[in-house]
Amino acid sequence: EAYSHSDAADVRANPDPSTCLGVFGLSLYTTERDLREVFSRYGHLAGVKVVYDQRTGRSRGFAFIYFERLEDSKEAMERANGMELDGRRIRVDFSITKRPHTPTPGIYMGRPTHNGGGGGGSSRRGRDSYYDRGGYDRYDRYDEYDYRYSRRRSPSPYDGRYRSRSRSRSYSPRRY
DNA sequence: GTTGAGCGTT
Repeated sequence: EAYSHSDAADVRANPDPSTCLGVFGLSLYTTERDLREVFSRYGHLAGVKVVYDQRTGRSRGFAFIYFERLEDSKEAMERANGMELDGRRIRVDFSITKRPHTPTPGIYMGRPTHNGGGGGGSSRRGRDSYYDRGGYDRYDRYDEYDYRYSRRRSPSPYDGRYRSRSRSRSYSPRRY
């Protein structure tokens, strides 16, 4: 079958290997340093990014882990997928996106309707094509995403170790 | 300490 690898659902189910991992199903209380602690175990990290809700400031329950070496990210993906962290079974996959979306400017970026002419316009119509979204545009159906990946390996060396619920109880700034 | 599906500009 001449199957296109650019099919949206396929991209989601089978992301290409990348140094960027997406981690999903996180506890709201899992922080970037928690993730760094866990993932640095597999190699040098180039960055860790928890995605927060812009309004509430709370974690959206997923994050991105950047490795420096592809071998390490592969290893981490294999081993950390299905791991329990802060009481949640996390899913780890190669990220299909590599970086945040470019914010929309909120202003007109086209050229003027009159006298636009040749030289001056800084119009950038092709902006959107720069978005690194891995070639999918629709979110059609992927509720069957990858349960087969859920058993890639045994849930890891972290059996009881990272259930520290004692963390957030430290600071309770008393008000007078 | 909402318990959740989820691929992104703190």
